[in-house]
Amino acid sequence: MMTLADIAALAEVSESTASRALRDNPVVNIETRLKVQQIAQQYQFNVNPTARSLRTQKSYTIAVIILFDAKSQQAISDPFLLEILGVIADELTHKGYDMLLSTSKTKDKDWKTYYIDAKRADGLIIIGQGEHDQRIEQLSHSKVPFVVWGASSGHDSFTVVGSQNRSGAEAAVSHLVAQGCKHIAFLGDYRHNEIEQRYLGYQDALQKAGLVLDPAYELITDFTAQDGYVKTQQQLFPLLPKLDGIFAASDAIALGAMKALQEHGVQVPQQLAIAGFDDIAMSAYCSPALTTVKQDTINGGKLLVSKLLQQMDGEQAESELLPVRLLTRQSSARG
Amino acid sequence: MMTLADIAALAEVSESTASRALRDNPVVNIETRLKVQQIAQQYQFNVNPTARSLRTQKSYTIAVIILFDAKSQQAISDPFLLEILGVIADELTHKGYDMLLSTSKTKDKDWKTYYIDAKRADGLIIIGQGEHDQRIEQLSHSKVPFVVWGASSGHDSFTVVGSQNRSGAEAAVSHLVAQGCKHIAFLGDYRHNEIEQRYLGYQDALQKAGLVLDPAYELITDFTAQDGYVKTQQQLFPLLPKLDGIFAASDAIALGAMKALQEHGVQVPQQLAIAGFDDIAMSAYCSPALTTVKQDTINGGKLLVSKLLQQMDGEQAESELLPVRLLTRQSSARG
DNA sequence: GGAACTTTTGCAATCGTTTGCAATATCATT
DNA sequence: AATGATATTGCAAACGATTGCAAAAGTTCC
Repeated sequence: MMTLADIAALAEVSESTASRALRDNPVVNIETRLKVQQIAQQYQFNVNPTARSLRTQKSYTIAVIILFDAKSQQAISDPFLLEILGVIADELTHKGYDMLLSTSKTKDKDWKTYYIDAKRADGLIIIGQGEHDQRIEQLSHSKVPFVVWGASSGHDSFTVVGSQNRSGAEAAVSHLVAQGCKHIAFLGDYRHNEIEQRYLGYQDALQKAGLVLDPAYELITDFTAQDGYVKTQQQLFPLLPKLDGIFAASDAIALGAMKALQEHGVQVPQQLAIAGFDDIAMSAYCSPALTTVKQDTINGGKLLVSKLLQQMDGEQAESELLPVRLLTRQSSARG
Repeated sequence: MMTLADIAALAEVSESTASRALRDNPVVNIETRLKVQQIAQQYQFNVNPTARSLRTQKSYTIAVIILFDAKSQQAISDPFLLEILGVIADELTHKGYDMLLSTSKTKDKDWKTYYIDAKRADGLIIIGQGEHDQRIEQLSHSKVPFVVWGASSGHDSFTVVGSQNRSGAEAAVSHLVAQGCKHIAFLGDYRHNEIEQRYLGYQDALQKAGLVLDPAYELITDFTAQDGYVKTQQQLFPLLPKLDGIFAASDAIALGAMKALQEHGVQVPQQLAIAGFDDIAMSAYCSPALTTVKQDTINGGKLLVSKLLQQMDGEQAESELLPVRLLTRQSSARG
């Protein structure tokens, strides 16, 4: 392995000059600069990032922390997460940063100590805000650069990027109403930040339509198809005579519910219309295809990265919620 | 931030002794050791990993590289990948390693140079072998510690961990045969290592059953539900009078195919039975539920990590293929 | 030709550890 | 009390870069 000293020797300059030349520091003579760069190229030399980190106190690495749902421990299995993770990875690579991935179980290292103080990372991206996490709140009191994917409270003490969950949900439910649904159930766990917003959007739509909000129609449901299936059987079947619509907080839940209904002989969408949220890959390929709300993962990932880098440059970064898109498919097509 | 020097001063020993004490080196007096450790604890001191890396030339980091399918660029969206990624993350954390994640587009940095030579990582885990990748072959000629998830050729020049794709596929197809299917199509792209094995298993089963192998029944299909849908419409519909079974190389493909068939009025499983591969989350919750083959992601992830660490300890690590499990559900339940 | 700048360069310190080797302390033996 | 082991410690040199500051070289101007 070559070191900077070797390159310097070959170029017949000091290490300092070689170092500056490689960083294209204009203080060194242009010819010298080119010569050093040429030699570095020729010998395929790259500066040792560890040594560089030690000296500059920067790691050129970002830690991405995926929060697990406390009990169910799923989360990384959520296809939506994967998409955005891929985008983030690309963006970071593109900006010259490495990405350290951590799937955080509940009890866990102290992020600031482990990543920032130890110089393992220069900033943090946290995904899956879940139930209000006091670790995030705590981070915001330090000067650690970090961004969170999730729901914005409107006056967060930190930078949040997420989807317009509330208006997206409202659009979906209004669509169900427009299809003639009058008794629409909500499936999801509103103790989860983002789901809470979807729940509020659900209420918004019902209110605008002048429909009653019946607590019996609100089922706390985990993120899984399995729970959508079970809760539907247990708590929705009795309501079936009147029930004519379901808005599920995620596609997985919606598909689980749909399965239960179909087994029970309910016609979807004729007898009951369904809409979900996320547009997972399968949504278009189940029968009937699922009406859903699609999040903008691409811009989401890009924004997370750019806002984080902004913070690392000492600037302020505002929270931002991205528009979503309602995809109407057969599961809600009545009449 | 405290440094080792501070701790040493507090404990009234030299830095060398403090360093050894923290690493529990028996050469230092037990009392001194405890004293230093106690002080370090008290002040929440952690050694700076960058400095340590620089000195020891080890990073305590493993790079996980996810290979993208050249054209379709999906891969990280594959739910199966996410599962195993989660397991790997946990295992590495547990062993005290950090995980650098890279989603590799085709043209890309040279892994050895970027990760190993630059000391960004001590070893590599490569997922998604895909079409035969000469970069992997090339790696095996260096002394870089690495493991690959995928298909074993039986005499690889590197360590592979994967599923028993061939026998798994054979089991699935034999099951279809046992259900009375006589004309079974294969959907998948056998230019992909693992799929090739599934394809061979498909052939094994047909041969054992004394059925003919008809090339017209073999459809090169991408990994997506979409392509399963399209290829089925285009190329399977004409064969429908005789066709009575489909083995898809992935659940996504199977679900796409099933959708096309249902729209076309084909009864599944009565008229045509379907089996897939992977057991993605949706497979149990579509209608009819999909018969499939489940891979052992947990042991897969654990093995990848342990075999990699073995190599890093200078030992040899054999390739290993894990047993899979056939899950029979309604999509193949005939009579 | 020398003063006063402006460019370019290199010296040497620094980032925070680890570790080979030598030095010192401790202890048993004769 | 001197000798030889053995158990503990610390010195100082790495590891491979970056950077403040001063020195050297090159210009300009009178």
